[in-house]
Amino acid sequence: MPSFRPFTSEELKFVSSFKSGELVAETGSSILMEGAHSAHLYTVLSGWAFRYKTLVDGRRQILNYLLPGDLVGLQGSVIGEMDHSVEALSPLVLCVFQRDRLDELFRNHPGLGFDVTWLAAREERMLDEHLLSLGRRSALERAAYLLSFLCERAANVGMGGKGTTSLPLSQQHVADTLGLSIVHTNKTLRRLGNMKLIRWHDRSCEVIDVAGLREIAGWEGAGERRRPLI
Amino acid sequence: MPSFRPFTSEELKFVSSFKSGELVAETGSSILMEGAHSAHLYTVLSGWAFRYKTLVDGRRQILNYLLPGDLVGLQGSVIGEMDHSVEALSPLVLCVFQRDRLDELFRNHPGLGFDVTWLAAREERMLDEHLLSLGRRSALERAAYLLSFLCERAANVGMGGKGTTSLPLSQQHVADTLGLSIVHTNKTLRRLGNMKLIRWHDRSCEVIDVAGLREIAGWEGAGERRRPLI
DNA sequence: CGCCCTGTTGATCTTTATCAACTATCGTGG
DNA sequence: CCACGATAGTTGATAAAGATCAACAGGGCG
Repeated sequence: MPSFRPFTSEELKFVSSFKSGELVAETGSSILMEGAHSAHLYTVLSGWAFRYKTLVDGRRQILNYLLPGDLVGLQGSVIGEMDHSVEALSPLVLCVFQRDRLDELFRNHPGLGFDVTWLAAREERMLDEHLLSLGRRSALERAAYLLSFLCERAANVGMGGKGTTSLPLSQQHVADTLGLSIVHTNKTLRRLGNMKLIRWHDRSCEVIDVAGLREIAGWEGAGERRRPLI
Repeated sequence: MPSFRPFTSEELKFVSSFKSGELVAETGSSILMEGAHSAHLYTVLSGWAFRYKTLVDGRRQILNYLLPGDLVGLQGSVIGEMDHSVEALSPLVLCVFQRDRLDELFRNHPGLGFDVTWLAAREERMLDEHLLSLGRRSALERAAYLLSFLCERAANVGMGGKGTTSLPLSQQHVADTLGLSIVHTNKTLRRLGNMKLIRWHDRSCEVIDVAGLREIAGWEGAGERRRPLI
């Protein structure tokens, strides 16, 4: 069952009519907030963002990152209410879909409906791996996993540099993803730096040796090649 | 957009033709293994199970629990390979679907296709909350969250007792879900026991005060009422 | 200039892991 | 019948990982 296939002309026609506009957001701006009803459905056209949840006292957990091609707001569109927030990590361009036509998509374009499910299953896999990381990997392993994971994702959408890749993150983002304090995160990243696997610049991480990171993490990569793009 | 609706007679006819049999499993038996290709697609008819991943050195992380009505093996069916394993927590009955007819489901029964996506989005929500738990809650909060979470899920499928609910888990399962050592898990559960919120029996947890657990966890519950059942 | 944000580092405290020893229960084979 | 090992749970002592506190450096920007 191939996950990536060329769109039929019918599908292309529908997809372009399905779009209702574009949304441009600056670094740090909120795209969607937890609890919002009638959330829109988007895809990322360019840029980086992340999804997160917070506890009442302010502790924040980053759940996953959003890169070009990713759906944003599917939970809200399907279930009716967002239970997480989304924020831009870089200048971001989103394609806005008409949420109330999602049932039309399933009705008239089953291939696209399948693609949406495929994307949801893919998100589930990433969350599974993140859970394994938070639950059972050490701080160093977690950091190595996260950075190699983001590197692979960037490479999959053509955002990897030749040789090294730059990730637009602050150490606070890394800490909130790994479930660590910011101080300990700093010391852990420093260790990776001392091993010549990464170099930290202001609000960005240059990954020098992805294979080295993967080895520390004990992670083989998701090995994703082809995927549907809505 | 209602998430639960009566099936049309067409859908009912398809769903029953879609089934290819039942699978009965004993407590502790493996249903699906990581890496399996051409995995089947199932739903749980009765009993409890859990999904998990392991690192090469054996560290195990439980990702989520499976109760009646849950889909099993969707990732494998949609993407083509399982990346986690599934094991029965109690005597378990599964309904086996014909995986190769999944595209037919999307093509001819868009409402059912939407329901599958709805279930995937729901799984995503649960994983989001688990991530928040592992990343940002303390051991006591995590344990309280897990037990109240399982209690709510049991109640949603009519498996809650009147007053108290019994969860068929060992402390090892709890430890592997919370990302804690078994010794620390034991001490943490003991604290919940001393607060009269739970009572631990042999390989099962009796939840006495769900509201108390939720308060400790700082969790309001998923508040799920209606859902599609395939 | 001064302030805020990001990153850095050392000292100390807390949480959680590890180690070890012990109890109770259950099923199996002698 | 008992001895045996295997599985679950319990508890205290100690070690390690990570959190918290505090102080400081550099850059950007009002």
